[in-house]
Amino acid sequence: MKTDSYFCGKITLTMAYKNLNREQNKAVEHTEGPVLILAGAGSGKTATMTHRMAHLVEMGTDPHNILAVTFTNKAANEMRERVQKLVDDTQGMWIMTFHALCLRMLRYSADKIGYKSGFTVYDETDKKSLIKKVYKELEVDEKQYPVAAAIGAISKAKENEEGPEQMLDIALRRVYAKYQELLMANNAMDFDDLLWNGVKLLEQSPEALEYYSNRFKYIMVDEYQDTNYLQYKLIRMLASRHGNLCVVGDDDQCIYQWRGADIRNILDFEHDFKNVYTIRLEQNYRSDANILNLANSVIKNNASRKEKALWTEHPDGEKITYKRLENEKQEAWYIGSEIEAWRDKGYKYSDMAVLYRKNAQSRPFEEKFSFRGIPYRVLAGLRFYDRKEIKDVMAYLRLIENPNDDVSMLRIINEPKRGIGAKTLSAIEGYARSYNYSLFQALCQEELQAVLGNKSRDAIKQLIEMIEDIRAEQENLTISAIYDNVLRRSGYLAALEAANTVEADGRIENIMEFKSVIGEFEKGVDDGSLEDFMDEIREERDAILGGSAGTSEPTILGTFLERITLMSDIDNHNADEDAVVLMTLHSAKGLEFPIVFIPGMETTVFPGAMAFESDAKMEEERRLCYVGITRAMKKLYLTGAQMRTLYGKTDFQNESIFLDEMDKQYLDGDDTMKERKAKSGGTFGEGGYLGDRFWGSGLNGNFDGYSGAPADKPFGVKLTHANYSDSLVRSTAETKQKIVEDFQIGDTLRHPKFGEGMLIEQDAKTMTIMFDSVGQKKLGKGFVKMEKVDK
DNA sequence: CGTGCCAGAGTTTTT
DNA sequence: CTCTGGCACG
Repeated sequence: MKTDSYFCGKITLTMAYKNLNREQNKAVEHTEGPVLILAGAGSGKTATMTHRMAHLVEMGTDPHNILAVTFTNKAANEMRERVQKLVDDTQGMWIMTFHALCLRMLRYSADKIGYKSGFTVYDETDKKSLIKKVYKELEVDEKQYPVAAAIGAISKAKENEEGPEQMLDIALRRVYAKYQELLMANNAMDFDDLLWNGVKLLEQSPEALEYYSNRFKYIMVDEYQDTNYLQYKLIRMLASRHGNLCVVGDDDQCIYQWRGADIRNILDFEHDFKNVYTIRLEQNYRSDANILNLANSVIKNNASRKEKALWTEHPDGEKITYKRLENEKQEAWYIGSEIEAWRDKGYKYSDMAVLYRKNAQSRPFEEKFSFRGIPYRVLAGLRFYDRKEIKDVMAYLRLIENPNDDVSMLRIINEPKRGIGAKTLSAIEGYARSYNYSLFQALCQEELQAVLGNKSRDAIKQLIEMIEDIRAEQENLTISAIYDNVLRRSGYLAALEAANTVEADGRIENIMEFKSVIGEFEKGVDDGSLEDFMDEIREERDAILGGSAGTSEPTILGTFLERITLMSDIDNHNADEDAVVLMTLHSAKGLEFPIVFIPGMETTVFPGAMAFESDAKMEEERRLCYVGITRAMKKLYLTGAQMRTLYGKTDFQNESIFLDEMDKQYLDGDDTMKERKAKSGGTFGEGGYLGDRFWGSGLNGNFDGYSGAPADKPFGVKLTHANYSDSLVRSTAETKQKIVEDFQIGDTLRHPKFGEGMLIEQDAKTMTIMFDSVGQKKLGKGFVKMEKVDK
């Protein structure tokens, strides 16, 4: 048995039950009261949850009374799809993320907590620009108080329901207060506000609490180990009426403590709720035994965890391959060749994934994969929606929905160029501030327009006219029509076309792609599902607000923006596309792949340097390692680089301490440092000559020929010998040059354009190559990147 | 007012 | 290395 991905179409539940094991069945059938499902990695968690939801419906529960909460849109989408395969009627069932849940609850009840409906949600970029604005207004020095630190502190405060007045640092208190003031003035919320305001709504509006707690007879929470205080509180309140709360999680997979996740929520669940029914799912259906055992050997190094024993009936399978390559480029090249080898054996590209610690690691893979013609897809947090041009056109759409959104106005007021520079802008802002107007309101005033120059006045009149016109016509326009209007009347598209650069062309392409996103959304308008959805929203709104004055109609544009704001690239991951997936270990949670590569197995990369700050951080990092390993079904690769160039600096890398912790009987490939040390009987982990200098890395850090490893330095501390960095820079420079020039007659080389060819002649400056595709060519050295093809 | 150049800083992970 | 901010010039 496995997950229900084996099922084709809808089948009867009795049949489906046969595919669940005893424990899973218990979880499905125990529907009343609080239930805790401790589900190990690959234990069929989603199958259990979806069957449970289907079971509820089969037993006569109205789908309308079921709520399932996840952390990512991706998880929500998958869950929805799988439930729909099991039961016909899912209409009205809420399957969404915490943030989407709050957004939905607040959409038309925001005035209960002091907001206006039709508020805007600010993402991280908007947040940053607003904080920068605050800094300017309050004349706070960015160097003294880094913006990132302020953002982090405010976020942390909000997660704990702390307002500005509770901040100890005075500067921070002022920044936070002003930031919040501006958010309110812009009628905007950030991601943290979304959760906090969701909780506030339930606390401050008896009608809302009544409606939702009554409505949701059955609540399920996925990845419960990653809930933070606010999320916990929210769920508690929603479940307060019926008490049928089923949470699913695994303390070993808690990887979001840095974001406020409180592992105690799952560890203390049995104390928080009365008469909890606990089920443990410990049979792993995903990985072959070697992989699972390796994972267990790592995670057992964590002191604070619930003891558990995951087991599998799968065979041992392939051993895990460990490879230590010279640098990150070779690492990417090596993984590329392994990918091709597996592909030759009949695996699809989409069966394979490269999971790294941080997004910055993706570069070399992108380069080498495209060079080799390996189709790949990078799934970074927000890529498409983070692009400048997409944010720009979104800002226009947001302004149409909410003209008082100053952040959006600032974004596009001079985009395309309207001749509104710093001076004009500060005049406008000053005017707006003195009358307490939003920028849009200010711009509409003739008094202000009168003092502006002719050119900027005309431009501004055109801009506000456009916004007002479209707003007035909004009811009769589709989003596509609004979008076309904006692109044309704003001059945005024309400006890009006029630029006529490669970059501008790329932007135009993205703008067109965004149009297809709109088109996709509008399919829901055509088939009526969107109208059903809007009816639901109205019903909800009326139940809470009782049709009171000031209620506004949901708009299609608002609904579209709402959906887009919380969506990221990862959610668009199309499993049908045959491409290798590249993403962070964090994003990979909940996914599985037959073949997994985890590069960067180096201390300071994975675990990252900051993991050494505390045991708690190191344990979280170790859980992340556990999550990564357990993504693999058939084959796992762990790779690392001896030298890594990051942000323009090349450094020697120590092997990941996690490799030390792994049980070597499951590993194959290169020896780990510990093994090498044992074999040599010496104290050097590894070492060698690079240029004219000896270097090495031992258990206590890096050293070169002039100094031994300092015994007092802990892991992760780079040795700073006076000569060390010099020798390093010089040596790597020499190595690089060698790579460019050190081709031999007879070598097969690959040219990015001409493909493969054999080097038949060379002198100091040129190479003559016989290409398979274009025949003989004489090329200057150092102009085009050539790579040697290993035969 | 817009552009282009230079110096300096920053990098974990996500909704 | 790549993005940002500040500054000088056209």
